[in-house]
Amino acid sequence: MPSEEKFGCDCEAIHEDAVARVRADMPQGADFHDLSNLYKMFSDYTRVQILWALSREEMCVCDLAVLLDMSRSAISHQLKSLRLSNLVKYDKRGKVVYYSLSDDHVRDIFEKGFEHIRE
Amino acid sequence: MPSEEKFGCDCEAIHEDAVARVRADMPQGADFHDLSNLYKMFSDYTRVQILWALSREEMCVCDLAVLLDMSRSAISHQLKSLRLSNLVKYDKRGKVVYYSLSDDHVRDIFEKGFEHIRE
DNA sequence: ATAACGGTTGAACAATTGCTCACGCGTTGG
DNA sequence: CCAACGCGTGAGCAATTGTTCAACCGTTAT
Repeated sequence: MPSEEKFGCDCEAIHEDAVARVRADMPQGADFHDLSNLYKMFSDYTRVQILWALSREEMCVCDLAVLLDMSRSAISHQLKSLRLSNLVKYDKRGKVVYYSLSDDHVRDIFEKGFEHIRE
Repeated sequence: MPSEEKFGCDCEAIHEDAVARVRADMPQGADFHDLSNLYKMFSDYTRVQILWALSREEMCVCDLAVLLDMSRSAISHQLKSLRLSNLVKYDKRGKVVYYSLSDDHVRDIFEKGFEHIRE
């Protein structure tokens, strides 16, 4: 049998040429994985507020908890995600841990996002 | 009773001034809601690939199913989300429904995202 | 030393998500 | 008319997510 491919899909392409062109320029799967993980950090109401706040001032967990009217634990859990995604960095000074953005890309991403939602 | 506030948080702000400054400039809650919903569309591996593909060529459900090696149903479900978020538009021609991006903001957002993941 | 405080952590739980499956709808071609 | 096809949809289900709760760890002050 010449062509025994396995199809996760349940049909054939209607425009093979278009599919071929797009596939040729398609980034690696790993890139899409990284990209979706990046935007996942912006996809939650709490996290996006944390990121925005940190784009204005460095803040500790308590400050963020008061600002967003949430528990320290909830904030801390979210900050851990943001830390693992390398979006925020922390600086422990005494008892207090100061969080801030780890680079300026976050501000750019906010800008594009706000541009879009106010058509 | 003069100050009877309800605290969802379980502590007091360590830097009241910083919290006050950030709160003063803070966008509406609805804006953060819209923003997180926008980025939620980019936060899934499948959807982000669909959006990228549509940023290159208009495509129908079958094309996307073949390109991403997924079922037509799965693609159709995700396209519905993207449609409800006004990120893609569709054009029915005969039996075939052609999907494309509804505006150019999506391309800008991709650009910023890729900038970030390749440090 | 001991207590208070800022912060982290893991388990548990409800809510949400993304897919499959089966079916139904509209259009087209025989 | 009727079968095939492209597509949409709802129910169901497993996996993931975001929060609470109850601990615990380090640092500081008494």
